[in-house]
Amino acid sequence: MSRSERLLSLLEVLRRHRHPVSGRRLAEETGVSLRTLYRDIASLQALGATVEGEPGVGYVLRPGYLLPPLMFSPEEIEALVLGMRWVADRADDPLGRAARGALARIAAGLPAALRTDLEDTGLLVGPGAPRPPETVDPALLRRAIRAERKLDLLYRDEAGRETRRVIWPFGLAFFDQVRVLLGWCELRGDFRHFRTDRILAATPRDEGFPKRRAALLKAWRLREGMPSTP
Amino acid sequence: MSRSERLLSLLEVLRRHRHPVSGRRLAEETGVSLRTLYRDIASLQALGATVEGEPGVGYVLRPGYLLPPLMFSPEEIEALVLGMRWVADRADDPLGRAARGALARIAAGLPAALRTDLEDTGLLVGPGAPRPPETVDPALLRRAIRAERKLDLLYRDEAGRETRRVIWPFGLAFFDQVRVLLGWCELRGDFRHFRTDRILAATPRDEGFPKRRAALLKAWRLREGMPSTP
DNA sequence: CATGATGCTGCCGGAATCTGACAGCGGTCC
DNA sequence: GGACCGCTGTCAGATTCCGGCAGCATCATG
Repeated sequence: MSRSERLLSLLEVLRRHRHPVSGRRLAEETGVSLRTLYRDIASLQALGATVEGEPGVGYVLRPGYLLPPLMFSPEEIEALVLGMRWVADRADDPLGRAARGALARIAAGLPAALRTDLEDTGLLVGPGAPRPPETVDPALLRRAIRAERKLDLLYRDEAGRETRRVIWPFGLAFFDQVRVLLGWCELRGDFRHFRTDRILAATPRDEGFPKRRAALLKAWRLREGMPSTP
Repeated sequence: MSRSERLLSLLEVLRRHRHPVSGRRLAEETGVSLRTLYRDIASLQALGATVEGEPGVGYVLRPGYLLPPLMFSPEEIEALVLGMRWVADRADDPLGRAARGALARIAAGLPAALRTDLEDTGLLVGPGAPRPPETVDPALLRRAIRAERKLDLLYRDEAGRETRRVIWPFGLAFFDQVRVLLGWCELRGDFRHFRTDRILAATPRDEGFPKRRAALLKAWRLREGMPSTP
């Protein structure tokens, strides 16, 4: 591996990590000593990369890239196609259409050889188990989450009891058989989750929630002891 | 100017020229001798850049090395993130890493507002049911499919009987709890599918199959009465 | 607050790579 | 056919790179 290849590889590694990554880890991934890694970082910085390092924390690549990203690898194409096929099969229709649209956009930008890879991918999504019917349109829920709008919910729990409540919806979790809306519940003053097949009605308010969705998600994750998303 | 800086500069010069440009011209623009310019071109090619040179004509950078700018709608971003999260969670590690890599590439090319959307998406993938352990590495199976290589399989069926067979693997189907390898079986002279958790061993041959993977997939789909993939 | 983890920089000797000049071969275009 | 062009090998000298070592500073955590 030439030095230039290594620098390029280092840039790609940095792009992939979402959290600070230690110099030692980067040195292992690029196959050099820690001292050389420091030099490589300095070289990337000299090339204009916005790499920042903090003692005790690690390195992070900030926006402001010196080079457009390199083209997808064949395996990355496979991951994209498989993922979009799953979304098209398992999510609501508008989201499924968006998945197809995204894939078409990607295909349009590919060189011929990779476009063939994309069209011919041998990774398929098999049919899932039947899912309980939903009254409320998942697209409406997704829009409320994205826009950070409070929702008026009519919910029927496991025992058949119906309740009305106002929630701050911050996430929609896809399980194999059900979808679950995650929210902060004003009625209970706590985090709650709601199976979408048990939501009888959902009306978005014009009113936004007083906390950012990302912060709620983070707090919920901490509360639930869940790892960070990739 | 370091060599890396010069290579980057050369790549930018190539991107800027719409018509073939001579080595002499490029040498002047980068401040090196013609011999060194030839070496620099070779280095860029070693880095994967699609630079082509013709005697009497000059050099041209073909599309396919760098990812072109891709613009997605917010819903398309959600579809991409959800799909990549699912792949990262449900596929084998190398494919999961590729999903993360693909998403990082897409993120790298987005304007700040859409990048924020991508990082903050409220669509999550919940944990799946436990899956029976697999002896054979799915990545090996994916590679054989992609490369259209015959596989020697040792398979144990539902009743516990072991058989050896040579197959032409053309697909890998992801169900909620199992993965299924699709192939044409030389032993049975017909299409067969194999649960990956029942594959005891799989050895790729150097030998390719006599039919294209895409054609086999199409025929299998017709046979199974399945709709075409998006 | 102490400690471990981390980033950072300089120095050194030896190894590796790079450079320009020169030589020579073959292809394209007008 | 001639001008222009890409391409490759060789060489001596110049330049850069590498890992190990030393030492300093900062951050996060128990």
